[in-house]
This record gives sequence, structure tokens and C-alpha cells, in this order.
Amino acid sequence: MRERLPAQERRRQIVEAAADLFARKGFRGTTTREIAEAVGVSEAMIFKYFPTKEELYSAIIEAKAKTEEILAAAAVAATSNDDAGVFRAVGQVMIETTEADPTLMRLLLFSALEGHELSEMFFESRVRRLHEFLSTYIQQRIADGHFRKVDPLVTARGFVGMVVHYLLIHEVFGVKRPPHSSPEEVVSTFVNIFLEGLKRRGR
Amino acid sequence: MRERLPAQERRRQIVEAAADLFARKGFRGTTTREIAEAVGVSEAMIFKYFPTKEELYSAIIEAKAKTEEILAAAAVAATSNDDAGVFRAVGQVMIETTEADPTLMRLLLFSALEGHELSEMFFESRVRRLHEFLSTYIQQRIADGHFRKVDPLVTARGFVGMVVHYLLIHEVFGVKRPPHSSPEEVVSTFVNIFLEGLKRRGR
DNA sequence: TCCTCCTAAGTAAACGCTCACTAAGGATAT
DNA sequence: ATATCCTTAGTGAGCGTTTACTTAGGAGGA
Repeated sequence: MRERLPAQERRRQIVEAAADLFARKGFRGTTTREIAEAVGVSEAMIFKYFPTKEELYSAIIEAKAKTEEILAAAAVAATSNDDAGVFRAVGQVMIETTEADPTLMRLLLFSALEGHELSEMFFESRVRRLHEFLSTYIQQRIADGHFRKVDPLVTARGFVGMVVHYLLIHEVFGVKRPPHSSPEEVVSTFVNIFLEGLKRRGR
Repeated sequence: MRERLPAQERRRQIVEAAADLFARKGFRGTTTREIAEAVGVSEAMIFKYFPTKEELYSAIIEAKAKTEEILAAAAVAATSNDDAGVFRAVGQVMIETTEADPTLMRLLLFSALEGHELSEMFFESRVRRLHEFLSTYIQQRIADGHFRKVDPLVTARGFVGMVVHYLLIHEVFGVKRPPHSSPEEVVSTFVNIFLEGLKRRGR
């Protein structure tokens, strides 16, 4: 017998190892044997804590869907109508958290592509919130007269799209970052284009 | 015996059915039995035409990577420096082809996530070309003095990102289109923001 | 006749999941 | 103190099924 751990701790280990594997290889691409090996216990332990592989996956998605508040900095900038601050904060935090741990993004994509039942809830809690936050802000700035009249939701999604695509090609498609372009500069480029493009011109 | 077909035709059927299944459920999520059933032949037929499931997958990716020229309209607009025409054509054709058949997009994502060996080549031939086409155009328009100085590649990817994200949330995450917003309007919104954001302002 | 296209009936390995069992440790009774 | 008992965390062997892939041979048209 290797090592006896309290149930809660062992359960946590299983979730952690499984999340990593599911994110890298998908639900169908990951075997319960692999997960057990990664944790360093027998396969039977997996099924002691989770009745099925499917329920282990669901537990992981539910955990990852719990949205630790990512929009704090952006919300602060929003209260003072600091346009650049809002968009920069959103872009920056998306890139920072995803580059620090691509697990979330890959799980999100895998769960949608593989058609997992919780994928919609996952999307709602991680992406829709972003869309709606920016959409609301844009709508308000249009009302203020600082932005041109545009569809706020489509526009918000456009900005998120620029950042997501940047992450997608680097984290999923393996495109190498050129050494001279930092994430900060990239976000700056996006924000500048975006705000210039939204500004209401004199009339 | 159901139906005897010439080898070439049967092979084509297999590729077609398999492409559809692989796009919907991924490589690991699709069984050779399913493919055979979809075609209406026995499983052994799959292995008559393709030595392994893996090689069938590769054949599909190679076929889908053959880039039937998608940039024709945009290239025409580019010769007359019709900025809106170029970006609108690119956005429009991306949305039209993907909505008509989401197979390509899903295969592209699945192959990258599942780590297929041809995924990089697939990405090069389908996405990188787009990035480079727009990047070159932007660079040229900066040289002309019509666009501000920006990183052309980052900027090109930003535009592609807006469109890709639109497709991603609708085709992969199943977000419903609101009835009043057509793809044309969405592309217009993106193009307008983008070109306004890139325009060199008076000095 | 003799290719060509096809199927039925396999195979071994891998899969999710179960079962019978054990070692370790703490509480209690003597 | 120590024997007894129970709970908890664990294992190893293997169940039935599904998987990718194979083999032997049959039917139909030139």
C-alpha cells in the first residue's frame, strides 16, 4: 500500500489529475487507468469517489465553471468611464489566466465539441458573462454619446473574439509568439483599434 | 448483397461519411463500425480502402486542407484598394462557407485539440493563409499612408478573430442568432469598427 | 473463367467498471 | 497493557463489452 490519505485530499488529487488529462486529451481520449496512474492509486479508487467516468467529468466542469471573479479590475475602470482601462483589463486578464493555465480554455472547447451535457452551462458561466459585461458597458457609452451607434452585443463579442482568437492560435494551434510582441502590446493594439473604431466623430 | 459500386466511388462515400462523423464527434469519438454503417457497407470495406482508421483520418484532413480558392473576391477588391471590399469579402466568405458546412471548422478544432499529426499542416493551409493575406494587405495600406502604423499580423489576426469567434459561438457553442441580426450586418459592424480604427487621422 | 467488390465471422487488446479482499489505525472492554 | 472490533483507504484480478483490425470465402459481371 502506497500512502493513505484522507478521503477529501485523495478526491481532490483525482479531480486535479483528471482535469489536466481531460483538458489535454478530451473525455474520450482519456482512460480511467491513466487517471489512476497519474494520481498513483489503483483504478478502483476512481470509482470509489465517482460512480462513473462521466460524473467525474461533470464534477470537474462544475468546479471550473465556478467563476472566480475575473472582472474586478474591469468593473473598477468601468465606474470611471475609463474606456481603455475597461477593455485593456478584460483582454489582459483573459490572456494572463489562460496562459498561466490553458486547462480551462481547452476544457471549454472539448466539452462543447464532444457534446457534453454541461457544456452549455460551462459556456454561460465563463463566456456569456464576459459578453454581457462588455455589451452593457458599450451600450452605456453609446447612451453617453461617446461611442457611435453599434450593436453592443455583436461589438462586445467582436472584441472578445480578437482576444480569444489570439489565445486559440497560441494555446491550441501551437503558433509561436514572435519574441518582440508581448501580450500587453497585442492587447494594446486591439484596444486602440477598437476604441478608435467606436469613437463618435465630431458632427 | 446491397449494391456494388466501383472502388473509387465507394472510397469517396467512405471519406464523405467519415468526415461528417469525425467533425461531429472527433477521431476518438467515432468508431469504424459507425462509419461503415453510415456508408451502408461492412466494416471490412473501410479497411480495404484505408489500412488504418488513422490513415482514413489523414486522407480526410489532406482533402479538406486543399484550399479551394476562397480569397478570389477579396483579392479582386485588394487590387483596387477597396478596403471595405477586402475585409467584407473575407468575413463574408468565412461565414458563408462555414455556415453552409461547419465540418471544416470542427475538424480543424478537433484535430488540433486531439493532437493529430496533420493538424499543423491543416492550420497552415486554412488559417495562416488568411492571416498572411490580410497582413500583407494591411502592410501595404500602411505604406500607402491610408492606415495607421500597427503590427499588420496582429491586426489581421484581430479581424479574423472577430469573425472566427462569431462562428465559434454559433456553430460550436450553439448560441442562437437573434432574428434581427443577419451575418451581413455582423460583418458590416466588424468591418466598420476595424476600418475606422485603422484609418490614419489628419495631422 | 477470373477479377472485383463485398460480407460473415472472427481476433486480441483495451475499455469502463466491479468484486473480494487486506492493511492500518483508533476506540473500547477487559 | 493488550486483545477485540470496526471503519477507512486501499489493491489486484478480472468481468463483460467494445474497439480496431483480419481472414476466408462468396456473388456477380466481363
